[in-house]
Amino acid sequence: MINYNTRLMEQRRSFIKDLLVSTEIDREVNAKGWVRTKRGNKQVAFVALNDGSTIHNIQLVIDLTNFTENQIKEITTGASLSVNGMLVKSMGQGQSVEIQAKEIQVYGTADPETYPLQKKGHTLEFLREIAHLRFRTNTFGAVFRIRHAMAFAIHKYFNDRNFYYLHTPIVTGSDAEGAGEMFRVSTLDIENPPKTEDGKIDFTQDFFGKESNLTVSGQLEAELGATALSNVYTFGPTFRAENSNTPRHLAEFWMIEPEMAFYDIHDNMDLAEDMLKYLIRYSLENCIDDLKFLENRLIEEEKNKPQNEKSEMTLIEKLNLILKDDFVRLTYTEAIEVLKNSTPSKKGKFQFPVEWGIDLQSEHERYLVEKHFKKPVILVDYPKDIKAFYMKQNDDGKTVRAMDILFPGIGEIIGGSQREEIYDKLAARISEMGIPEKDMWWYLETRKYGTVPHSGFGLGFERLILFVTGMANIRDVIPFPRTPKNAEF
RNA sequence: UCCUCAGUAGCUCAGUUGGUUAGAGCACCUGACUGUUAAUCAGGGGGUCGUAGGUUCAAGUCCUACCUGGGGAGCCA
Repeated sequence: MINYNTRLMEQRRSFIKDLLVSTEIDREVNAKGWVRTKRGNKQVAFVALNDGSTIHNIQLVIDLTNFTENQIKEITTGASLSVNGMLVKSMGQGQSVEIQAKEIQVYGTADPETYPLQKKGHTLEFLREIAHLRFRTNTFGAVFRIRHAMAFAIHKYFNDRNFYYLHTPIVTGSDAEGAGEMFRVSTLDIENPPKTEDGKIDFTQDFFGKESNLTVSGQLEAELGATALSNVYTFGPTFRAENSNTPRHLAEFWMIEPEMAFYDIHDNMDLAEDMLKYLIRYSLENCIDDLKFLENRLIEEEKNKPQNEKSEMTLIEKLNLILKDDFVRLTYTEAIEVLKNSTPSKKGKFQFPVEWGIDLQSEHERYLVEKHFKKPVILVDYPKDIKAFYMKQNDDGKTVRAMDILFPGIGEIIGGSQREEIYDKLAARISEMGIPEKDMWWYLETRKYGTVPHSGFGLGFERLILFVTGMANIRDVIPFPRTPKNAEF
């Protein structure tokens, strides 16, 4: 039973973030958190305590004469505790304030023989195998605080601009999104599924009465919302059953998909560029301690690399550069010309030759962004044959109003388009591409009744976090990555 | 899915042309030290060499398959 009187008497818990910048010193405080390190001698012990509120630790100074040997023994790396003590100006170097401990309650010990986190650095690959504990490291603390800040900033950005957050379904009965392989959702007995007369699986007996899958995109449903609410956005999990094994792909990832009525492709690009800059500026203004930590981490990591593999800029310089200039905007056709006239193309250095009509390979995108323009690039007006059915057809009959935003080191961070709003053109494209019209009747009806020009795009949330944090592998910017052959935790 | 590299102590790695009892640093434990900053110093414990086969008098080392991880490619956000 909880003793409420005692609880009221307790010193109120302060977050370490606030204690470290507190100007009110020489007062009793309480802090709770997890021990990062302990050091010291027979007389005094120093404990670095972290509670996740900041990358920084607060130092507890423990006069050993005031505590029993057993109490001190329990305080090891990883242990959780509550401390009451005086917040004082630090006598040592390296921190301005510290807590002179009076009372310590250890909530949970962490056996040093088996606790996997050490004081010294671990590889990211190792930490991925202990994803349940990696939050307790400086790096992942920083990454997930930034991830939160970016999610919050996205909602703020849209809310401040008259966008409505629309919850599009996670289970979909439509197979027409065409954005990749899907995960089936079913309650049928997989050992012994019901069959139709011609021997196929009888999905009419399944939970939803039809084949259903996890969503690969909320876009089509977002378009329905935009044709009444004007501006909407989705922000939710997205699932692709592709066998992709790269540092840039996940089977379960988060995507932001704004959809805007009365926006043409240029309005769309303006919004996308403004939003990316807003988010990066937000991170610089709100997460600078974490960014500085990650920046130093990268500098340390690169010390062992040969000169030609070192980055020209630090993380924060890289983020500031994005804010400085307009993104380069050029058409696919112009990009093909740039690539054809490039040195690697003339010397036959590209593995895939450049020709109008090809889908740009990552070597081409990297050349444009990292070598030629050295800043983010927005490509527009792609050949219609390499893009999705719903994209607005240009008058030339060859291209569609698609746009991709390419970022240095990341590749495609945003893909979007103006949508085809003319019923006949859209219907023609649907049948040309062999998409069953019976699945698309609801989508087509928005073009039948009160159709409007509209646009939207998809922003890969984890790719944004990769860029902002400077992390190299997408599995390190989502708490529990879902990838082929891995659904641990 | 394809190409490529790797898997040896809790972690990061070394281990020679196949050859005696498989090493180091860090971590951990014990001890020393009156304010440390990834504290320092001395000592100690700790191994199914990814798994399964094979070659050989002898395999951490060579061969085959598989598993796991990294990098690159494709698919895309």
